[in-house]
Amino acid sequence: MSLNGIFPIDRWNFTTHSVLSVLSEEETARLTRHLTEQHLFKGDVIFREGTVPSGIFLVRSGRVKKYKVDQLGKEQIIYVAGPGELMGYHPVLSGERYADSATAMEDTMVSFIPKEDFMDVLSRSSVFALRMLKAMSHEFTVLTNSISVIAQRTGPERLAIALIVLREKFKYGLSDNEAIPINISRTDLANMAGLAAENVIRLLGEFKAEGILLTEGRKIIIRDVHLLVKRANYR
Amino acid sequence: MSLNGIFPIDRWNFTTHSVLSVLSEEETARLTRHLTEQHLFKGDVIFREGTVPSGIFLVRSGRVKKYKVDQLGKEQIIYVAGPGELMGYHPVLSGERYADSATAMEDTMVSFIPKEDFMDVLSRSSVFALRMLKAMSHEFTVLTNSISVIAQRTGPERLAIALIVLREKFKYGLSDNEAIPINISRTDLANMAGLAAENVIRLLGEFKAEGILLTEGRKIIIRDVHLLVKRANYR
DNA sequence: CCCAAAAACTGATGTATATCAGTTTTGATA
DNA sequence: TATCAAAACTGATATACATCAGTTTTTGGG
Repeated sequence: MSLNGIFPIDRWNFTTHSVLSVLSEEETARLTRHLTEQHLFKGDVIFREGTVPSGIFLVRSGRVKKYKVDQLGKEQIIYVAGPGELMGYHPVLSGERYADSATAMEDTMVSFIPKEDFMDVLSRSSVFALRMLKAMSHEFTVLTNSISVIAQRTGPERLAIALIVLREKFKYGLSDNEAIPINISRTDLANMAGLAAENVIRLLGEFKAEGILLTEGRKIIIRDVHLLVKRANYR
Repeated sequence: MSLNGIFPIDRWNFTTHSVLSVLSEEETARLTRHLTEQHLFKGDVIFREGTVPSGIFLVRSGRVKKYKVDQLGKEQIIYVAGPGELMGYHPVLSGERYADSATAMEDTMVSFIPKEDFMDVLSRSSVFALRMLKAMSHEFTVLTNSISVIAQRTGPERLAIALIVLREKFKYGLSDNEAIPINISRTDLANMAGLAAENVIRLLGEFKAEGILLTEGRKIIIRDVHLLVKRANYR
């Protein structure tokens, strides 16, 4: 069963995970010349919509939400980034301001690379530029899928899809047969699925009754991925 | 009043409009070596979701809708491309299949460039690659905005925003003080705003009564852009 | 210029999901 | 380990928008 192309799930070989692997030692040295590490606590803002970028971020550990805030202060989560993913390079490349904000969903480590070093290596290595184009094109597929999910799926389907995506994001570092605890607030889940938090809670109750998942306090553990995919109405 | 960043409107200097201008004469020759022209009639499909791309398209004249179809056959229009815009290069760059379909909304001329020539010039010219990265990054801003529009705005707001975007797309080739007739079916408009066609019709009636627009048969002409922007709830 | 088919339009009704107003549970902190 | 504020949860009600079942208008081919 291939979920790729249907659900906005990333595969290693397409994403920003592996973009840095095409660099030579010299190029890597150039890129990481002024690299700094940052430890972020849950809720810390990494960048904010409308501000000017000064560099790019590489997630080392933890999970980061990317979102836009509407007039009433409600967040729409656009993407969840995990370990190995590059963040915040779009506005550096286009010379625009951040189109969205990024906040740590849990304790998180990120590396910061000044935009000058990023652009320097990018203009020296056409292999790196092509690799970035590939990664961005794949991200496009993911975003395009997100649009059709938000516009065309029902509430329960969107929640099921959000849980499938989150399960992948929280898989990192766990052995294959280990349970994957999805550690997310009901509000964040609601802002990801485009639902009211109250309805997310009601639907999680239904999913639990159907044997799809179980909850341990705020943590969600998927018991039956097949049933969940069915709930997402995937054919 | 700057709509950019709020509404998914393209500006010439960011989009694929001008990407080809960075090429040298020799590079342009390489790119257009096997270029072919195609005349398309209203309703003709240019590429279809799930198929393998063999090249990229440059819109010469007309308007093209990019959309995804759900299980019930309903279209969600993701983007409308006009003259000067490059199309269908994402799956060429990522090595994936088309994530969406493209259909001519009116009589349209497109140029086709085989993927081999596109990739050849891309790997030879790092300036071109950087220019493509810039254009794609901007497209990202546009798509990100689309997501928040679809998820966070009300029906009337989404319709107003769709009309603002369409007005820009249909501006091409007209003098500044000329009226811009938006030639689009109510169904396409509904699929763009994520509404039922019946409600689009009702809302267009309201907008007409408010003096925002007038209709000539199927054509829509915006009378007061300021009122329309207000209806879109832009501060 | 006519004609049939498609698109535009209208009003009545249905429903998914938000909102509101609470109570209960959880987990961080002291 | 006791505390309490925040988060999770529950039920009642409201509403935006879709759906359905028509009628009228438009449009493009013959």
